[in-house]
Order: sequence, then C-alpha cells, then structure tokens
Amino acid sequence: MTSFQRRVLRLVKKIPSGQVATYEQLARMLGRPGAARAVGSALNKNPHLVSTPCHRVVCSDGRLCGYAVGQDMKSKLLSSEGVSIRNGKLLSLKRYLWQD
DNA sequence: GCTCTGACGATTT
DNA sequence: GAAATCGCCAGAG
Repeated sequence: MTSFQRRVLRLVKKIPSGQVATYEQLARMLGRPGAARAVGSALNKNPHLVSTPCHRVVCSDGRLCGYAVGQDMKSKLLSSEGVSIRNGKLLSLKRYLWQD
C-alpha cells in the first residue's frame, strides 16, 4: 500500500451511510485536485471491500462509474441506504452529496 | 526517467 | 443527451 492509497481509503471510511462523495471531491480533500482518476485507481485495489464503503463514491456527474464487484451491486447497496438510482446513475447527486 | 493504464472530468460535436 | 476527444494524476513495469 502506498501512502496515497491509505489516505484515500481512510477518507472513504468517513463517508456517512446514505451519503455519497465524488472522486474529484475526495481528491481535493487530499490536497490533490484533479487526481480524481488516481483516487479511482486506489479504490480499485482496495483490500477490504466491506470495511471500506467505496460504493459511496461516484462520478462528478452522478454516474456510478465502476465497482470491483460490479456496478449492479454498487447500485443495490446505495439504494438500500436510501439513495435513488436509475440506469446506474443517481437521480440527484447534490441531494446526497457528502458535506463535511 | 519513460511509457502505458485506469472505478475521472470537462469540453466539444 | 450520447459519443468522441483531450487533459489529468498516481502506480506498475
């Protein structure tokens, strides 16, 4: 694990249930605005899928984008937390967006 | 140090 | 609104 990946995972663990964050948002919190792609890479290699709520991380436009197990599972997990999804995309991103 | 690759993002057509 | 394009950063060889 690199230092960068640890910081990403630690930050993701702090996302409350029922809320979501964008890759770009996390990148900014880590002091690396524009590194959204790198954040996605870090989540892809995440060791413990359950201990890290990486399903609460979506694209800036509200699309789910990706998930290690499959986007379908990501969609189910989010909807079970109260987030409305349609066609693998959030109906309203700003409504559930994580505000620290 | 260089060259890909990828769970991204903004712009353009 | 969908698809194509280009820029972006970190990690792996």
